[in-house]
Amino acid sequence: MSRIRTRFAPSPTGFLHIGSLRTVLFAYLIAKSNDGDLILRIEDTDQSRKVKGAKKSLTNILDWIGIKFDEGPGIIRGATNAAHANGEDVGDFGPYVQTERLDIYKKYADQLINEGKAYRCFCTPERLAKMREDQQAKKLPPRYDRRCRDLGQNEIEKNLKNNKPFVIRQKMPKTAEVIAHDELRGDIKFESSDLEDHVLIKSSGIPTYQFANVVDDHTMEISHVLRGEEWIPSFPKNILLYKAFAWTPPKFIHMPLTLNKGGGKLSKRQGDVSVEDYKKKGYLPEALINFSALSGWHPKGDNEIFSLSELVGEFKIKDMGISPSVFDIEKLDYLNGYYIRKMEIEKLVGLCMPFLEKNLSKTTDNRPQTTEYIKKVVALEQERLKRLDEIGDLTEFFFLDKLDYPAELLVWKKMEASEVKPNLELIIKLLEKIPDKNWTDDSIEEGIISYLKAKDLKLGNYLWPMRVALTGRQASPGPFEVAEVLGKDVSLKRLKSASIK
RNA sequence: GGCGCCAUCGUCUAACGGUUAGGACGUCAGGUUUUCAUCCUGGUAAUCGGGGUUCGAUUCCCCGUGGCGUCACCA
Repeated sequence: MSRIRTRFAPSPTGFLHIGSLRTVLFAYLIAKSNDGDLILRIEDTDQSRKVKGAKKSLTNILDWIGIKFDEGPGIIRGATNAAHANGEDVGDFGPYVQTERLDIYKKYADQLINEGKAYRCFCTPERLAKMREDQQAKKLPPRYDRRCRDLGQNEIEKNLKNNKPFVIRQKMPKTAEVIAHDELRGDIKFESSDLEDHVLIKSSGIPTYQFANVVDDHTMEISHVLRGEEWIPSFPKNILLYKAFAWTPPKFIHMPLTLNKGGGKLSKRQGDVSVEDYKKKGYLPEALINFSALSGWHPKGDNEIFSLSELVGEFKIKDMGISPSVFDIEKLDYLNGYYIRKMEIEKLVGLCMPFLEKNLSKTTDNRPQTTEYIKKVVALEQERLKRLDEIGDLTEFFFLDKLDYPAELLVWKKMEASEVKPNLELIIKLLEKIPDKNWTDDSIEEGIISYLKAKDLKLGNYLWPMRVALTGRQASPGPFEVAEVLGKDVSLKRLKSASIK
């Protein structure tokens, strides 16, 4: 069996679409589960969509995700991906940027012209536009009328001499059944009469996606082409091109689309579609990868938690699905929370720091600025975090000089408002008895609970007001652990100011 | 509209043609000596419709319906 080589071929639009993430992931998994290679190729044939710095931001985000390429362009200077760190192409099949391969496309296009399988078309865009309009008015499918398909040699020479701009179009068979084979979906049949003599090379000399893609995949010896199902309509054109060149096509896998909640295509305007957006919100690469894998692939057993390397071991093409799936943000949140809970506290603190900045400016006290304090704070909220960006609001009360909350919040369930004051005073008394050096979660709990139990008092009547006085919140970590982190002085201060109200 | 892809709980999905149609997320209920969260237990909920083929269809075939994609010198 020849070597498995897959590729990821994005256009440099400046961000990585969440749907594309799944495509790279699967390309990576197919390659790596077969000891093969993953190639990065930049498809920048659309000049109008080109975004400056796009290639770099693309590689950066892929690095962050943890997907490494075996081959690709060297524009990635500065990226942490070691293979590209020196800024040179990696691999023997370069260049890996399409606009740097123009002479290659020209050579192959000329070959098709010489063999009578493609032709120059001198029709102006205006004529084409008008033709389409007329066809649509007559309710006919808009299709190039092949006016230049059989131009005489003389006329061609004349046009060329006059420097008339032209595109190169492929000659489609007039009538033939085209069978395109998808690894997951089986044979898909098309009628060549439904196909247009599509453009291979634009008048600018730049190839279309359809042409560049086929030439590149073949010359780069790609074994498996992974792409979205939106490409199925042009699948027969690709196959016909491989036929025209007498090349063996690679294996094709069309991935099902990812839809939004409403069932439509995931698009930029209706929310977050770029991986960068998810990163900003505090989603972890582990969660994004696990989630993406689960959409379109299913493991053998019941376990659904997989790291990237576990996926490599587990992945099989035949376990991929073909029906479109709705992007379920709640499951992503669950997975993200899961990975946050499993994370080492030191690492979590590091990731949370950017989201904590605004809290640090809310205190005049220096103590809460220490890494030791921040670590304790984050640890208390770890099990509550679904996204990193929630850490700011969740922990705000740890940094405030003065809490601001409605006094009624101190009253628990059906306890009388008048009980709050004496109950808090009792708590204060108990806390004051605890020596500074014993100010820990456990001994605070011991000191309070044992007393309350001995007197047969209702825990909630004391612990709720205590917790609210310390946090000012309806929901928070427990009162003892909060008290420990806050420290004796701050805790007592908060309890006293609450009891005064 | 032409062409094409797809169709199992609300969502992601599993099920050699034979299962009480399984799991996960969500949701609901209970428990985990105070809230929230975590964790545990339990419940809820699905094979689009109609024809075939078969002793037997979620599964195979056809038709319908629905959803989606695509019809450029964009990818």
